[in-house]
Amino acid sequence: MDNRKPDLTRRQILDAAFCEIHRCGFQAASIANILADTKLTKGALYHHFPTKQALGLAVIDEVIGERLDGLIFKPLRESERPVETLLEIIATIDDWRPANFIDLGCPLNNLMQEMSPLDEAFKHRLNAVLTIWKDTLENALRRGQAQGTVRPEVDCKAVALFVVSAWEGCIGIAKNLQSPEAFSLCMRQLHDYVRGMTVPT
Amino acid sequence: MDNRKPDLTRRQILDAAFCEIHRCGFQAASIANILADTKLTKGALYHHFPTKQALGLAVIDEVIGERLDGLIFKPLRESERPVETLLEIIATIDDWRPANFIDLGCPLNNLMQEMSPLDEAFKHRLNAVLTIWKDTLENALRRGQAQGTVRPEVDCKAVALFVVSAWEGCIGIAKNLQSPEAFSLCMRQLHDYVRGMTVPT
DNA sequence: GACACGACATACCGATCGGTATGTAATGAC
DNA sequence: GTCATTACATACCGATCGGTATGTCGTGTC
Repeated sequence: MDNRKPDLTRRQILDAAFCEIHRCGFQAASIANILADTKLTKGALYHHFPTKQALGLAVIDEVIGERLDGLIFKPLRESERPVETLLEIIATIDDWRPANFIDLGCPLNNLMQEMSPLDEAFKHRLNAVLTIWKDTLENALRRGQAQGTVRPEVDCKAVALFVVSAWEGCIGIAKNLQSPEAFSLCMRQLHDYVRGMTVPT
Repeated sequence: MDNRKPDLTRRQILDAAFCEIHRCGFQAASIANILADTKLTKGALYHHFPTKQALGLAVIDEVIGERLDGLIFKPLRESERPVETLLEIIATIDDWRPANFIDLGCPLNNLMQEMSPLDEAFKHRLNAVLTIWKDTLENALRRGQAQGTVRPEVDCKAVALFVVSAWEGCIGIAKNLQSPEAFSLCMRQLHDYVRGMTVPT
C-alpha cells in the first residue's frame, strides 16, 4: 500500500462494480465479487462509497452516463449535420459497440429493467440518462427539420422516443437470441425507419 | 389441511412466484416471499418444484408463455386477416394490457434481460417464447403478402424481428419513465411503422 | 518529530438465503 | 383396517450477504 492513489482506488472500484453489475445485475452483484477483481478490500470500498446503493448510483452517472455521452450524445450535439450523424452512428454500430454488448446487453437498459420499479433513486438517475438520450435525438431531428433534411410533418418528440425504445429493444432481443446477426438485421430496420423520416434526396 | 388439492396448491405457488419474480426479478425473488402470499410452506413448494430454478422455468412456460399465447400469438394464428389483427392488437393495447404493465414492465422482457446471460436453461425457455412471437408475426406478414395487404418487397423476417424488439423496447422505456402517455405515444409509432408495411388502401 | 486526518485492511456481526431432513397426516389400493 | 405413497409442515443447516468496528499506516501540516 505504498503511494496511495485514492482517485485510482475509487476508479478501480467503480470499474469493477460496473463489470459485475453488467454481468449479473445490481441486486445479484456482490461486494465480495466486485472486490475480487481489484485486490482491494471492503475498507477501501466503504471509505469511498457509503453503501452498495451509492456505488450503483455512481456507476450510472460516472460510468454508464459518461460512456453513452461519448459514444452517442456528444457526437450528435456537436454535429453540424445531426441526422446524418445519427444515421451514421446506427449504420456503424457494429464497429464501435463494446465487445460484450450482445452477450450482456446494454448496461443502461439492464439497470432500467431491473431497478426502476424497486429503487426511486436508481429510477431517477436512469431517467436522467434516458431523458438526455431522448432529448438529444429529438433535438437532432428538429435541427434536421430546420436544415430541410427531416420531413416537416414528422413529430420529432414521438419519433425520438420510438427510436430510443426500438434501439434498446434491438439490443435486448439480440441479447436473448445471442445473435450478432439478429442485432445487425434489427438495427438495419431502425436505420431504415430513421431514414424514412428524412426528405428523399 | 383437509381436502388436499395438489393441482391447486401447485397453481398457487406458480402464481405467487410469477408475481414475486415480476416485482423484483428472479434472482432477488425469495422463496420465503413467494410463500408469504400463499399460506403454504417450503415443504409444499419443494414437493412440487425441486429447485428455485425449476420454479422459475415453470413460470416462463406455464404462466408467461401461456399469457402471451392467449393475448397475442393465438389471435394472430387464428385470424383470417392477420395483419389487420396485428394492427388492432397494437392499437388497443391500452385496453387489454395488465394493469401493472407500466410499473413492472413485460415479464418476458424482464426475465430475458436478467437471466439470459446467466442461466442457459432460462435462456433456452425464454428463447422458445420469443421465437414463437417472432415467427407468429413473420407468418402474419407473409400471409398478409399472400392476401395483398402487405407490400411484396417487405422483408417479413426482418420486420417481424424489429416489431418484437420495438414492442419490448416501448414497454421497457415506458417502465422507466413510469409514463402511460409515453407508452401510448411509442406504441402509436409502432402502429404507424407496421401500417407503413401495408399496401395503401 | 508530533499530530490529525485520510486511506485503506481485517475480523466480526446479525440477517437472510436456498435447500435438507424429519415428521405428520391425507389418500388410495388392497 | 393395513400399508405405501403423496402432499404437505416444521425445524434445522451451512453459506453468503451488506455492513460495522477496530486497527494500521501513509500523508500533510505545523
